[in-house]
Amino acid sequence: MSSENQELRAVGLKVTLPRVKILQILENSDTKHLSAEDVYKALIEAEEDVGLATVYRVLTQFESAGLVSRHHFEGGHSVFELMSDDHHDHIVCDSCGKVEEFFDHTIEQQQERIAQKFGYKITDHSMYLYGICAACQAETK
Amino acid sequence: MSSENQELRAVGLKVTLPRVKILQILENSDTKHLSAEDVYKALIEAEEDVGLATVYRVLTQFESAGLVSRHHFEGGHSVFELMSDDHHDHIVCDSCGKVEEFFDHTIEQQQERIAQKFGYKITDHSMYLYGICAACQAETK
DNA sequence: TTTGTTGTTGATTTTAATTTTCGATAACTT
DNA sequence: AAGTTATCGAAAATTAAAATCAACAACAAA
Repeated sequence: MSSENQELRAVGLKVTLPRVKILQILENSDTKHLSAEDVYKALIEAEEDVGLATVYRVLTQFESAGLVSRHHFEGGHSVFELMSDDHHDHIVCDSCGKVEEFFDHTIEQQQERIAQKFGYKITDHSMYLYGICAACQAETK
Repeated sequence: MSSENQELRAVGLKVTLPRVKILQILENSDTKHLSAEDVYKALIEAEEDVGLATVYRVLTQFESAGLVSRHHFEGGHSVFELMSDDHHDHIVCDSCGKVEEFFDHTIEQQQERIAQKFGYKITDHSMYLYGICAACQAETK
């Protein structure tokens, strides 16, 4: 039995072809952040006959199940990323759209302190740095 | 001449009734973050006959002009906030939706360091902490 | 202050992302 | 294998936001 099957069962989702395929796409993609459209295109390419509505449905189910997390980058629409236990933040290139990830202990600690100061019990946080990456800086020279 | 008029001229926007009214609404609102719909509702209440399309247009113009900044809180759609020269980040209550602001020097510094490490030239950043505020924590007890 | 030019407006249409609906179908149970 | 129930795909519906366009208002010049 494939590992995808187990993962789906583990979170209480029935094992269906669309769900398995979408999970595989997320796992095998080299870009970590995929929009619903991206996933749909990947399905088309793989000659899998899965409707766009199903993609949206399944991604939302995956989110509720804690398999993926949904991000709203600047500009609005959702991108999805496989959940992993290693938390990280994002740095995005305004020019080419590249997204890199980082983890910074100092920042994490500081966030905790701030939350305490305000009396909040933190459930989540997001941090995005926007800028021009080295490659794009070189280009415009 | 009203201060709104001056502000508009200062950023090179022609002084018109919709723009003045919308600016006033942003300035006088007790919630700092307003969606286009929020602004529109406020206009209706003030019996100002301004179309929704104009609200979107004006808010976008205000953004380009640097009068307001646009945020994409979790859940998608845009909210606008009057620009002020004091930069700050946000802490949002998942339960009641309250938004508070903070500025933390350590975090700002650290972001700069991270950007350097990745070779990015930072243009902007956003940071959101999500959690349950003190009041809401008390309620569920 | 009238007039002319140009930018702005409101109503409506359009777009794009996402969600819902619903009959057909596939997954798990017995 | 058969029944129950969730899931699916296609298409329609919804939503936020942007674009269109003729009527109109702001500012400048006469």
